[in-house]
Amino acid sequence: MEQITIKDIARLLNVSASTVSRALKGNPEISEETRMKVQEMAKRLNYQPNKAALSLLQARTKTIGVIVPNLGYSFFAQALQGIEEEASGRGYTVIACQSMESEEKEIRNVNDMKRSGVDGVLISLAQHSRQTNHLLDLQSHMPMVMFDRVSDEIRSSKIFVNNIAGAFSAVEHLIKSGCRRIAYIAGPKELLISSRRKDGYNMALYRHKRKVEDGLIVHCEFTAKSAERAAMRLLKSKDRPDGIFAVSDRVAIGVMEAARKLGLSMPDELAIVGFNDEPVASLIYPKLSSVRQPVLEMGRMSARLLIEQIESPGPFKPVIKSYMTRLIVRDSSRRK
Amino acid sequence: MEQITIKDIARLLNVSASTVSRALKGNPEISEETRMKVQEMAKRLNYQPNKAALSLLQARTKTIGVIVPNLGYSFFAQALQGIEEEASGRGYTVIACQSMESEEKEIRNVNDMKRSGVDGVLISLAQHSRQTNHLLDLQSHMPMVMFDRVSDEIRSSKIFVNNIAGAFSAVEHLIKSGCRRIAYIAGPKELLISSRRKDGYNMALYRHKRKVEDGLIVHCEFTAKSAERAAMRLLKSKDRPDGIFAVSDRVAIGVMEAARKLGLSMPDELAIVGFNDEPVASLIYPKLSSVRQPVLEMGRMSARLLIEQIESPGPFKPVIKSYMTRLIVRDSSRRK
DNA sequence: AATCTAAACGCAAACGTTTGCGTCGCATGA
DNA sequence: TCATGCGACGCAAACGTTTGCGTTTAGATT
Repeated sequence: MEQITIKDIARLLNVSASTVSRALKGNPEISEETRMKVQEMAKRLNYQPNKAALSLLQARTKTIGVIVPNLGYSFFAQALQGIEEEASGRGYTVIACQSMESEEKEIRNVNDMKRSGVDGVLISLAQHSRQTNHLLDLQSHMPMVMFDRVSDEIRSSKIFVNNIAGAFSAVEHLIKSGCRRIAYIAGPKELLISSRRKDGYNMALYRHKRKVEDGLIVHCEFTAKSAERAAMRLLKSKDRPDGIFAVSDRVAIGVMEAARKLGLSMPDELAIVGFNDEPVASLIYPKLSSVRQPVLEMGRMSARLLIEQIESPGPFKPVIKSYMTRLIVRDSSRRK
Repeated sequence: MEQITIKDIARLLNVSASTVSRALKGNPEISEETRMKVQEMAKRLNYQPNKAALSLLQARTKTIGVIVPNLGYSFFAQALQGIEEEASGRGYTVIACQSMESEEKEIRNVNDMKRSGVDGVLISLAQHSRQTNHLLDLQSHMPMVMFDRVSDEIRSSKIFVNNIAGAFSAVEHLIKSGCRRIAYIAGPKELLISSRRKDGYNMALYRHKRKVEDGLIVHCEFTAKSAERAAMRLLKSKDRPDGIFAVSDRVAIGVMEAARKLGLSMPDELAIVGFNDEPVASLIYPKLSSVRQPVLEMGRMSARLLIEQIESPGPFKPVIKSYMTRLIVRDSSRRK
């Protein structure tokens, strides 16, 4: 239960603690012979350096914090996996928490992070991100990197996909599949990804000389229930759309539910494309077409940027990195 | 960026560091007056004690580790939420990682935990848990508590639901809904929850004087694909079942896929009940009946037991706690 | 007035590690 | 022979906090 320290090794070998420390780090001031003996002994005793002592000395904990809306969205669970891989490869450990899409909890999370002594924080915003105070405050204390759900009003490194191109590919696919009226069900208005994807939606319509109608764009929360209500409004109108691009897979699932209740067949009477390509997309019926993001790689890159910012002293230049998406076509939009 | 220490407060108030420390803890040796001044100053400067120094002194980190198969299963994401709540309420922070259902990664995770200096570990096993060496090894170094996917061969505190009763209620419901032949699609053979739920399945059949057939029990992996193959075998047999109890919702979704491919209508030709009641259960079509667990509470209790074991010295007595389930009936098994 | 007591506080060590500087012995050079 | 250099190592301080023990002061007791 008690851990072995450098002093133990020193005592057993009749050398000083400093010699052991230097020998373990391969310091050239130590003779080959001593270094060997020390390293062998360290291995034999399975010596593990005490992290607390290191933290105390170097004033950093080699720990990063991650705040995501909900780990139950496998998008974020996968991102966390990528973050963890990269971080642990660089000797960092990761502490994660969920805001549960609540700004209030997000603020609590941020405070916890400040208190817990992490070296930096990776964050993806909860759906209603009006305030930015807690982020600015956090940033004044430690490096912060945003990913996926980023904010325009914060100056920091950011990682996300090319939302415009992703949305464009989805909507263009709907057009080419023969859809005449295509709606966009967006997430909360404040969220940047909502409007970016709207831009892509508009671009695709414009490129194919379709008329853009404001009524075909509706907002909702990131839940299937809220999406179902929004879709229901759209689908009950007399000029109902025959294609829907949804801001996320969860939202797309809500759309499907509405379509089912109205007895619309998919994809023939209503074609649907989602975003994220979560595993659930291929588990539901009909299987959902979706825009896939390279989420593992994005997680890795977020962690890399954060750690680099932590380890490079002085002023930093924010890095903005956007990834390409890939459209996965499945039954929900595949017309014969 | 630099943190304020006890020494800063001491200097500003012309007292010693020890006085500040004692004043902050409410030590009676300090006069009312000094205590007030110190506490005010601490608040004014937003003093936060240095965790590393505390860890170094007390030889513990106030951090617990959590290892789960996959945070994308919202069951585990929710459990983590409960764990976090309880832990942070007791002044602990949580570091989480995913084994991705791989025993190899689980072993790596365990080693990471040993190295990272957590005070204890909460673990839910990956699906193939043949080995127990890494668990025994971990246990010899620090307290460990298992939850949900536990092992019979390990002596530790354990948290899970009453799997037998949960399965019983699901199968009895299928019987009462008019199912004549009810199959059980289990998870991996080695997993305890697989066989516990089988016991409940058998009990329900026995109680209602149904004949138990070995052929009606099949095993598969925790993926929809694997479950689909298993279900396909069952449903293609000439004496196909008209009710299926699945060991998890993911598996149940695989069953649905097979049923759809064979053109079986649900719930009339095939009624299905899953386990866990993940959000996805009500997102799919038809909506899946499922056995719900009090997962938040289970997470909280796991953390509580672990922390109590960490903080109580000397030999410990393992606590085994099992929770009751609740059957949620939805379209996949509701016959008119 | 000398002694005692208790309240209120300071000193210093300790936790494990790193690192600048000092020291020792030995060989090299003149 | 004596200074010089250098390789190889030890000493001690520092990081922030807690805590046993010692010290100071003032008042009370004799």
